[in-house]
Formats: sequence, structure tokens, C-alpha cells
Amino acid sequence: MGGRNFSKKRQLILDTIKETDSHPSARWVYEKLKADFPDLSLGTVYRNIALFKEEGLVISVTNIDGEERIDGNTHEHAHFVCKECGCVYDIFSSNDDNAAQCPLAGFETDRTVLTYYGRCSDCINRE
Amino acid sequence: MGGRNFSKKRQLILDTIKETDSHPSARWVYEKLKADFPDLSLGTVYRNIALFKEEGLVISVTNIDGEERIDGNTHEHAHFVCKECGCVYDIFSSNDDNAAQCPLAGFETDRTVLTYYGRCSDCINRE
DNA sequence: ATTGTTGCAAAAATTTTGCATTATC
DNA sequence: GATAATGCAAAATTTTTGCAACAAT
Repeated sequence: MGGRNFSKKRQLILDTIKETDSHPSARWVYEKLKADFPDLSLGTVYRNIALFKEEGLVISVTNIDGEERIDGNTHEHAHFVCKECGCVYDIFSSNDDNAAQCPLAGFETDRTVLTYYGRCSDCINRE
Repeated sequence: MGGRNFSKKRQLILDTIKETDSHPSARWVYEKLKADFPDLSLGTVYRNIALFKEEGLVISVTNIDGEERIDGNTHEHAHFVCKECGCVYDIFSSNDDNAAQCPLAGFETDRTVLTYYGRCSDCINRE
């Protein structure tokens, strides 16, 4: 019956996503692995990321310049997206008020996404 | 010098966005106007939405199935996105705690985005 | 008249998919 | 050996852009 094979490529893709805090795009993961595994296909990266999202191993964080960016850290936490350099920062706050439920009556909240947009300190200090 | 002509088409596009609470995609705006203005071009809708975003007349809310969804209501408020039907709901909370600043030191926050993902009451009651 | 805006269609760019091949169990 | 995963390339989407025609001031 419908089992699932956890291939080496799949494991590599997941590891790469889990090990970085860069909130990568599919292409970023592909480029990174392509260096060591030249026979990797971009389609495979997309297919696996879709799978990981379904299984909750990975979450979608934001979309920057048309590219979806994902996060291997699925603990609920906020993000800061720099409009200038496109970097995405994690924000782990002590009080997890971002885990709040949607206040609309009769709605089921699966996930709460709190994202700040602005300029990061690196970009501010660069000028 | 670089003035700007506020054409009829531009006004129509902006009005359409401001008048709906459906958090439309560019294509939605295009389809809606196309009925009455058959010589409207999708490129024009995209160009004007890009302009409106720059000028702060419109904000980007989320990305659903690869399509950017925008909001003509630029007052800071939260949203609920239904994973099942793709509807986007506005949430105007009494305490505007979502207008909080990013807690990272030395970062400039322009905008705070709070979005809940889950199933809306319509989809829950439908089954 | 000058400058900005649009329509159209082509081009970019991201993401998905079909199918033969390969890997995993 | 049966089933699942991959590579490759083509296809489907969304979004952007070049340019001649058009509209606004």
C-alpha cells in the first residue's frame, strides 16, 4: 500500500532547508545542492518542497520578488523581511502572543503568521 | 517635469480595488473591468497596481495559488485566509496590537502583517 | 507639442507536469 | 518485481516589458 520512499535526494533537500536560516527559495536550495550533486533537477526540489509543506515539515514564510520563501523551522515565530536586501530574519519572542487564534467566531485557525516589513539594521547602517 | 496623468483607466482600476473587499488579484480586477471596458489590457492592470503599491494606495496582502492578492484598505488590520476556498477576510480588532513594531533593535518597521490561515466558517459548515 | 499611458504581443520568470528511467523497498 | 522518485524538457502560469498608437495636460 501507498508507502513512501525517502530517497537520498529527498533527505538532502530537507537537510539543506533545515540547516539554513536563510529562508530559502526552491532555486536557492537547488543551486546549493547542484554544486555537489550535479544531477539534481529543479523539478525535484519543487516536488519535494510541495511534499514537505503538505506534511508540515516546512512552512511557507513569504513571497519576495515573485519567489516563495520557506522555513524549515516550523515552531511558530515571527519574521522580519527587509525590503531593501530581501533578507528574512527570525524573531523568537518570549511571549508567544503571535500564536493567538483568529478572533472571528466559528473560524478554525491552523497557523498565525506575523511578519514585519521594513529596513534591517545592516541596510540602515550601510549608508 | 515628471508629472503624472491620472487616466480614466487608472481611476477605474483604483476604484475597483477600493470598492471590493475580495482582496483581488490583478486578473480579478481585469476580468471585472473587461466586461464593461473590452479594450482594457492586463498589462495596464499590472502596471497600475505596481504604481499604487509604490504610492501606498494599495498593499499586498498575501499570495494564494501563485497569485498576489492586494487590499485597497491600507489601514493596518489583520486577515484570515481560508485554505479551502481561498477567501480572504478582514479582521478589524479593537486593540490594534498588530500595529506593533518589530522588536529587533536597530530595525525600521514600515508595516506589520498579521495573517491567520485556516478554514473559514462557511467551509466548516458546508460539510 | 510634450509627456505620460495604454494595447498588444512577446518575453521573463516561477512553478508544474508527463513520461521514460532509475532508485528504493 | 512492484512502487515510488527522479531527470529532463515541455507546458502552464503569473508578471514584466518594448514599442507604436493614443490620451492628457
